[in-house]
Amino acid sequence: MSERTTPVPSREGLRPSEVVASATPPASRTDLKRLAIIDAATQLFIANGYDGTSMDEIAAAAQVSKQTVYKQFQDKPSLFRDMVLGITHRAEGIVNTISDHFEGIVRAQDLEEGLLGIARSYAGAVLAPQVIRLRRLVISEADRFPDLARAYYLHAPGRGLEAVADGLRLLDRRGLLRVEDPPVAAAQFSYLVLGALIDRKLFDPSDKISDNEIAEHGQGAARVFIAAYR
Amino acid sequence: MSERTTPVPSREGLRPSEVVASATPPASRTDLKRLAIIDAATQLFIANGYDGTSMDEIAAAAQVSKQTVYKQFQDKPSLFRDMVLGITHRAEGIVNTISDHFEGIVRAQDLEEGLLGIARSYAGAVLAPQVIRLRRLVISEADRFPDLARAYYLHAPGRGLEAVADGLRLLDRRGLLRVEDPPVAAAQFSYLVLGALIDRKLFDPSDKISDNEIAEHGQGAARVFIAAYR
Amino acid sequence: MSERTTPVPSREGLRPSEVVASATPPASRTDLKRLAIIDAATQLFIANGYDGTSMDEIAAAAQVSKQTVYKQFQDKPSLFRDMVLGITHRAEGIVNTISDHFEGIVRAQDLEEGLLGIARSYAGAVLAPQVIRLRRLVISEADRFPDLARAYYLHAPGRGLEAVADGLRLLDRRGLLRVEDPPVAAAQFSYLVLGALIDRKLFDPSDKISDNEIAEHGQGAARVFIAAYR
Amino acid sequence: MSERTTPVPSREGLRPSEVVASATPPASRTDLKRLAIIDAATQLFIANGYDGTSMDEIAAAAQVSKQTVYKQFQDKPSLFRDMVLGITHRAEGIVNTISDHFEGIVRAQDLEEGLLGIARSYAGAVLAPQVIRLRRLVISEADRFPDLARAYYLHAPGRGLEAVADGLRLLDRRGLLRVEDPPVAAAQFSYLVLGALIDRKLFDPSDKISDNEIAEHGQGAARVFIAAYR
DNA sequence: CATGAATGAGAATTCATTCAT
DNA sequence: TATGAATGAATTCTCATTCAT
Repeated sequence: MSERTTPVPSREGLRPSEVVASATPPASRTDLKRLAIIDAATQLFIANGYDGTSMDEIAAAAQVSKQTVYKQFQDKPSLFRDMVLGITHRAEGIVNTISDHFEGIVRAQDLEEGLLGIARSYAGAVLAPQVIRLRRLVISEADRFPDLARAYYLHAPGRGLEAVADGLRLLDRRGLLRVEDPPVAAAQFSYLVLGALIDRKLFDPSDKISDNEIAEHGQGAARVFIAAYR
Repeated sequence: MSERTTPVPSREGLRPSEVVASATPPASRTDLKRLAIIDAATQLFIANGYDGTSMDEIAAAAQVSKQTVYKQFQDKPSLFRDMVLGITHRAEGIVNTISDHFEGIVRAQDLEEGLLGIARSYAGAVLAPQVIRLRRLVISEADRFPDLARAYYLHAPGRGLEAVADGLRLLDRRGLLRVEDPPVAAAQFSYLVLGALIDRKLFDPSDKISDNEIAEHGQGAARVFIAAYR
Repeated sequence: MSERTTPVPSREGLRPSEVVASATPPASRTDLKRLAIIDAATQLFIANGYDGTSMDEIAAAAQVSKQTVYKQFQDKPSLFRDMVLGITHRAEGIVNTISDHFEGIVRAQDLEEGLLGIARSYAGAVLAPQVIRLRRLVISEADRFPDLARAYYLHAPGRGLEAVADGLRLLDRRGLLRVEDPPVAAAQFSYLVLGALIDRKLFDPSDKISDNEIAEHGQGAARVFIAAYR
Repeated sequence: MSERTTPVPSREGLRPSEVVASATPPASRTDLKRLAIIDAATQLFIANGYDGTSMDEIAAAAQVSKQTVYKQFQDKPSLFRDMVLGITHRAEGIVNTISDHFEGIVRAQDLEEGLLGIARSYAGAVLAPQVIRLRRLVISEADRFPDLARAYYLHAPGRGLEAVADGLRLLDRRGLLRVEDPPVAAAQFSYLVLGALIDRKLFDPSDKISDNEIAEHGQGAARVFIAAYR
């Protein structure tokens, strides 16, 4: 087995600002305030939900006056939207990780071990507390913000599924698996690995899922999947 | 193929009161009011969420004074809890349907067709609009009502998983499949069938999933599952 | 000259509630509160304008909780609308007075004196402080409440003009005047009498117009009108 | 009939700045900003009323910082006052037009036609949308700015009445009419022509008054007036 | 001198819950 | 026992005006 068979996701905690900040070299005073607001909003919305978070709290947490919040963001829905989309658009970390994994499989030719590695990274990224909370938040507000929920679904779970489908296509081409419909197979693999665990954490915020459990789930999923797709 | 290979789920719409009413033989005036309140609360909470529903609205919808609501239920959380638990405890419909299905498999000896039938019934029950809305509601309030979310998880998805596990145990005993760890296999089967679809409806309330799609998902799931468990 | 040549308008001060109250014999507690709110709203809106009056002030002035206000009236615009329409629909006082006057003219056969009497009553009614303030209020909010302004225009100035037109028709039939187009002539007479005075009071709330001035205006108007219409 | 019997009013749209600008020969940068502010304030106040216009909006519309606004004008009332008075002092257009008309009558010796021409010009000027809106605005704020309302009344309607009175005096001297009290007769003529129409537009901003209607009103007014004053 | 932020308050509206009647 | 009113606070948003930079 070569090195780099199990790369780790680059970031999971979703500390929001730094990334954006690093993308705007000058970072004027106004921009800094904007970031502080988005930061505060991120933490509060994710922790307390949409209705559970007041604009007053956000302004206080950002150490900014309420007026400044309203100058930067038209209203509460806008702020919420901007915050969710901001995070969502940076959810590409796992995608690269997954791609790397599949390339590792091709190099190392160890299918079961490789799929298990993918399962581990995948689960680690998706089950991270903040990520689950964000998922729950977006689901909670799917009625009020349907566009947002759709955008999130496409960018976050969607991109992951695409990455897996791409990987399976690769394995199919290399003769390691026989996958006729990669998107379908990708969904099967993903939910085999994650379905039960996501649900558990969605319903029970305090449920700590051990690495061991993740590994077992991954192993089971990998075996089933390999059995089905040679 | 014998009759009763594809039994239908007995109820999906979750019309709340009648069931409870049938459980209380006398049904005094007070009880009727209580039912009316629970009924109204069910519809409103599921439609508009916890914060989106006011006690005023519930009282009005139940054609009852607010004081009556507060006489029957200590406060808003209590009412919410009672309502969710009330529905949850009656989610057994699918369980019986699933059991029937597995017995049908044993009789008909047609594994793929049988598992497909289970997938259909299962999906029909779980993806019913009201059921998905309830799931979203419970997930949304998992932070505020952790006990409730746990109870729901155990009674609704949990009972379904148990029923599948029992069924798989039966198939294993009859030699139709080789299932070493029925609970794990049940989860794998369930999320293979439902995972992607639940997520889609969770994120997009307007997403109408056709019977065709359900059938395809079920077929794929059945094949993968059979391949893995012989 | 007979008696009853110069009847006085029955009411000008527009004390709002009593009238309505007298129309609702039972007057439940709720109704009384509603009246108190309308009363307070009438005075405050007329005194301070729409934006200048807060719902808090209205509730306080009505000795009622804010909730009660919002239970009786959907929102501030509704309350404003109800109050204006309520007053408007009771502006019929002048109409009867004017009709009586015209009948008096027919009986007394003194045209100039009769028209002067009409002018006096008319001016007295229209220039009453509260009436002018209401007119100013409705004009001020004509952009925000166009329907209301139209309704007011039709019911208040409109009904007055109709009454005058009817009276002129009568005089024409009796051969006292030759009026081919009564509505046009009515408008001419009305604005001859009132135009300048209304404008003065509209622009200068403190302008006290003496009975003498009104009489002079009326006399001038009557003479011009008689000269034009024989 | 000679030329110049029906001169047109020189300006109705009240495009604010240019005029003022032309009155300040140097036009420093500061002056230009002041003009931009007055311009913006004029449009916004007239469109949205006093309370409906915020200093923020004015600064934004004038492309100036809020501090600049406050450097040029003490506060919102001051700005409002300056703006209204600025416009008011330039309302002389109609005055000259009216004078010209009366001179035309003397030349052409056609009284009815001449008075009709005056009525047309007069109505055209006074009923112009912006003029009516300004009138409504000033009336609306008569309680808050009584001095302003008085000043406006003296300069705008007042100057018009004076011009008419002067004209009638001229006609009296030339023996075309017998007018004993020119101010009174001027008011009678003016409100005969304009009263009903102003009221209509005051109450219904959307009411479009056709040239035809204006002409009819003018004709009726001219006939009544001539009949009364020979 | 001019920009963005801050202040401090006030508006409309809604809510859960508790008194009186 | 049940109804309408009251309470008292919270929330979103806006405003006029004034500091700092």
